[in-house]
Amino acid sequence: MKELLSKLNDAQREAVLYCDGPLLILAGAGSGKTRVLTHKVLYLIKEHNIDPLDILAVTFTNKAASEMKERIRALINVPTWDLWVNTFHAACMRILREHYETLGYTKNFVIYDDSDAKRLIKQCLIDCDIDPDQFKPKAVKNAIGRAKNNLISAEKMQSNAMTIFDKSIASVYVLYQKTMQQNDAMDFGDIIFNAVTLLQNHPEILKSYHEKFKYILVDEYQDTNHAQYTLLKLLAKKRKMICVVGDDDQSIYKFRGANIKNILNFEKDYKGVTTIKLEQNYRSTKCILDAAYSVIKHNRTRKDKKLFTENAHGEKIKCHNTRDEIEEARYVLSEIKWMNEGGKHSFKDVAVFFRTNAQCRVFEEEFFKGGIPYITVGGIEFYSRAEIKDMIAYLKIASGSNDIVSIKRSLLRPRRGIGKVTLDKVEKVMVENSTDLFSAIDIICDSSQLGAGAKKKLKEYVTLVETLRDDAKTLSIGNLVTRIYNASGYKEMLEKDTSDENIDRINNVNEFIAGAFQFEENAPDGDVSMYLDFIALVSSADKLDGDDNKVSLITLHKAKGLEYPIVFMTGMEEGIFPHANSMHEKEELEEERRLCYVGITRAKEKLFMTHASSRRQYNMPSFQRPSRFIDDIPDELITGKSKKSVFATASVRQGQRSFTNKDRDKFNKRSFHEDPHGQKFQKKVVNTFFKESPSGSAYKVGKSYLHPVFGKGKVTRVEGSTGNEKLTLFFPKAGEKKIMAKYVQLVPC
DNA sequence: ACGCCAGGTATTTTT
DNA sequence: TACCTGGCGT
Repeated sequence: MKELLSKLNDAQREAVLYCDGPLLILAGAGSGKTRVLTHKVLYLIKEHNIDPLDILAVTFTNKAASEMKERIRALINVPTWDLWVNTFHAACMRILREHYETLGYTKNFVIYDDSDAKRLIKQCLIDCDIDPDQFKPKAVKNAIGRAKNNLISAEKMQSNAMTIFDKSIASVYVLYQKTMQQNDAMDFGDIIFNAVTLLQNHPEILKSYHEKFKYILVDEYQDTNHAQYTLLKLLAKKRKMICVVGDDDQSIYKFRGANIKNILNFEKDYKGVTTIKLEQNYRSTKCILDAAYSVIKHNRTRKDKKLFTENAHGEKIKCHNTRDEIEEARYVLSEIKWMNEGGKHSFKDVAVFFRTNAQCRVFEEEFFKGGIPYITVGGIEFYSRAEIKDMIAYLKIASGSNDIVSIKRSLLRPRRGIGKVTLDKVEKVMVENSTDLFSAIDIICDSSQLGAGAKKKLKEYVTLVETLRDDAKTLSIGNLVTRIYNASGYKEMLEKDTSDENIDRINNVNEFIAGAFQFEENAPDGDVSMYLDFIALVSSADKLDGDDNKVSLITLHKAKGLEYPIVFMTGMEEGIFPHANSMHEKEELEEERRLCYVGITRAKEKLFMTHASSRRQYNMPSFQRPSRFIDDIPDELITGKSKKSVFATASVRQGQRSFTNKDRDKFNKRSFHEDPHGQKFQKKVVNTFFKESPSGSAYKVGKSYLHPVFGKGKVTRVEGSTGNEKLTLFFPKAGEKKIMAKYVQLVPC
């Protein structure tokens, strides 16, 4: 322990050692905050004899949580699965799983993701006689989410509503909650809301957690919303053993309800707070740090502070203007290639940041063509693919849930001769008898409302569910998913048609199955509910795999907490960054500026900023001006700042695209989706593939290749476009096989 | 019952 | 450029 402490600077050490009351650590970017947190955990365990399981540590992202767990495990060997080191949502889920019955839920309650929630809200809008075209489901969902973040219940909202608008929203909110409760379901907002409600209304339960949690640590405190703030206040009320870490300059989640006042007022909220500032930056060059300060200093609502570093001044920031977004991507690509070929940096050292997910596309296209391996973080998520959502729906039902969204999904796919008409009838019976769907099926099958054919089909479905529920009691999770895939007819459905899209789907399901088996391994005592929670709460943006040598393409929001030697901040244009929707209100602009600060401070050695003069937006070219954030950086810290932007001549380059976006999509779906444990699926996708495109197919009839499973084989047929080849090979050992070249690493021999 | 196609529309950031 | 929806044809 002593040696460990000696490696910290004075402020860091003080932060680790102080354990006598509430502690606020103001930790600037790159000041070794995670290090302090993990050492503090270790210190509590070693020197204060606290059981590791009695420490609650909450973070915002799974990435941060798993990193912390990993670091704790490196210091002391404890099984990380049981540790209360979690995101807010996961920690609350754990509490709720221990007390579901108190809230009127059953042990089978499920989590709705955003799209489930949106779908249900749309239904509620219709049921409330509100036109979903006037009140957009998404907007209503946001309003409800906001209410939950502020701990406003549906009833409270209804009684507070003054305007017709508010009343409409409130009535939808009431119906939505009622339906959610009926379906035994919670959305993201409910998880926190219900945990707080539970602790507020049940002092004896709160007391049990007071006794349990000897110390509470909170990361990214500046991003807490009111509900999370209240949760912490409740849990810390008795012992006041709470340590929060944050940086007001890095608060970027106001849109999600984060309240920067939580950190600014921490000293008022808790008596006798000790505040420690970590101001030495160990990450970035002096130049980068100064540039970050030159941007952030324009904000009015912040505690003034300036980080310092002992690092070298480093190279100036390189600013570059291009004609359009395609040139921008090509510029980034050429810089990366140049650095890589010089042997100075590997691909994984590099990150490309952008403000919106939509900007990612062009980079993917150009990187794909240019043969630079990349990973995208975010964008279309693995778990939101239809086939995966279908499998999850089956899994929810098998686990015992009567969630109607899942039942409908599984009832309709694969096609089993039951359609909208039959389903409507069943649902009507369900409402009339106020019962669940399975009982409704029983009732309707005893009546004369349906033809014999439809009845038979429904009964078959019920039998399927019963079988799967029995299986769920005996099979392991991986085996259960496999059983579902086979027994539901889903596999048959997918294998019937061999279109490229379907091959993708088959692959995705196989990845999902592999993930389930892996979960089994990681969490030996986990059950199906835990696995479902895990899927719902662990977004794919977990962990960037360090040993994958790929460039990261990532939004600025997701980049928070990460660091890279080389960073490209792209789309530095007015309207993009700062975003057009956030340019006019002062508060929102300040948040954009903080986002910029976050972006700059991710860079360790070298920072690039690019902006295009013209950019296609909504399929229309629009002329762009460089971002005001570039102007904030003084000339001595940046080169290439253009006085005038280079406007594009309207030459069109569409014809040059050698592959369509559809190809790109397919490629991506297959290649770069992570499994639930942070590793990338499909490691098989190899660089040899990149090198071949786009100049003609590498696969020729008559050539021999080594297949990882089938051994040596000879190509008898090549179909499909370059990079998308469908090969027919003859293997002496395995016979003739059709193979999508990109799935498998084929070694010429 | 169910698949397909055309046409309209939406695009910030996420647990 | 995407997705979604609603209408139509099988």
